Amino acid sequence: MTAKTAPARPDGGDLGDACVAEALTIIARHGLEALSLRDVARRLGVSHQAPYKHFASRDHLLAAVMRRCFERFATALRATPPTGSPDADLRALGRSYLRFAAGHPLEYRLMFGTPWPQTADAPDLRPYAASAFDGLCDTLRRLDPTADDRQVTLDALFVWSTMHGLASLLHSSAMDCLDIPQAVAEALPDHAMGRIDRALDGDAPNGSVRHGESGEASGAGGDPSPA
Amino acid sequence: MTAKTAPARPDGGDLGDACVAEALTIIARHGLEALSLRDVARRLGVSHQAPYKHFASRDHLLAAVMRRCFERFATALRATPPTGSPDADLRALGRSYLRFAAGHPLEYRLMFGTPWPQTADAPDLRPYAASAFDGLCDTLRRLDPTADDRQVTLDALFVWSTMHGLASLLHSSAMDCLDIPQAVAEALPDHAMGRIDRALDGDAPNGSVRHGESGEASGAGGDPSPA
DNA sequence: GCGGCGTGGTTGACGCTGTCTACCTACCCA
DNA sequence: TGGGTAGGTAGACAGCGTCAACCACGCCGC
Repeated sequence: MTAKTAPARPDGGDLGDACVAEALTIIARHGLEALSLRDVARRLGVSHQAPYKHFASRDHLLAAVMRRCFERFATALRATPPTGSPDADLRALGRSYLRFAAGHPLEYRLMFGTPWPQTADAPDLRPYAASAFDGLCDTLRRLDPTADDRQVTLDALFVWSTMHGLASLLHSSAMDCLDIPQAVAEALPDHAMGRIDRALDGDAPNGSVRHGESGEASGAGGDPSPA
Repeated sequence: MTAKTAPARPDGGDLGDACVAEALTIIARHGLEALSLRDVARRLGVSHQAPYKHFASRDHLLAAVMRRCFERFATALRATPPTGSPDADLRALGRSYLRFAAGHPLEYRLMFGTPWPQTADAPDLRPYAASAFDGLCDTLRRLDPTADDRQVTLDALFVWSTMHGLASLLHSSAMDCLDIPQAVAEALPDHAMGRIDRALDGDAPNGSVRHGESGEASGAGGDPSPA
């Protein structure tokens, strides 16, 4: 009965897990700045030092929270299975991405907007980030099977940049003071995805030959996938 | 002798200004989290309460720091005067934007990555944000004089999103754990700006009719093609 | 049976923080 | 001459993360 991992709290749960859940709730509701270990302990009805039996420091708790955020994020991105059309898939991926960011703005900021604590050791979090990125690369590869790895990586980063920019700008303070009409803000995601579509369209538009941007680097295979 | 505004500190400066400068130094070097009013006071050799004569709270100091950051940012963006070619101007603007973000990552994060304190009252900061955004809109208008306001705004937000995404992703922790070859990362800004160029290219590429992105908004012109 | 020990909890302390309050001092102006 | 105010000081308070010591229980080898 999970003797080792569930060390018999009166409420039947593991205090470590409870801390992560409580911290996630606080962050999602009031932001990272409002997170305090003592508050977590207080809410869980334990002493202010109890969480330290499960997390060496505040940052270690934060790392665990981030892991859970990434899990949820990965799940959200995987929610839309690939169809036949890579074009439609790319749009669906973008929509899932933005929907998550809009629905969980503070968690999104935690994952991509704040510097990770030292203790959020990358090897632990990498699979999540890599899996999401690989999914994007795969879609792009289906969109243009002739593209090489470097090209795909660059385009994936371009698409990701735009999505990330949308996700963070749309909820940023800087945006608020710009008086963008709400109708325009709401139309922005679709507009941007349309622009991305056009930017990625393999065939150079007639009359304007693309100066092969990045034609210089011949060798560097930019495959980010982890084995 | 500026009797009113420079209230005669022994070192000849205004403690308020000195606080802002010192806070900016701390933030630029160690990040927002490392900023403490007491530390600022200590470094300036005054009591821990002296800054409170000039800033009602830590957030008020932060607001003043942000104002200075925005001034510098606006200056950096204005550094490249418009040439004859809107295409070249757009690239120059993008390069200035990314250069500032790369050179001042923590200040950039302060402006666009963290929620503004309540006290950073938008009316104060708006001119800076608005001026930068208007500059982008003007360039886009020159790029396609036939576009209407809505179209220009949407495209400006699209371009800004991509720039902001690049600026923040390139220095994010998530990026670090993705093992992108450095050569690819360095090529990314130019690649992305090339993609933006293509996305904004007025003429729809032959053979692939754009499905009017944002077709739901019937009245407003979601069609990027010239009238 | 029993001592040692690791696990998970407790309390207390330390120094740090932002902020409130009170006090002091110089200067300006009536 | 005297009051008001701007600007700087010191002391206190609660909250924070963290270190240290202590305690209770369950498991293991003897």
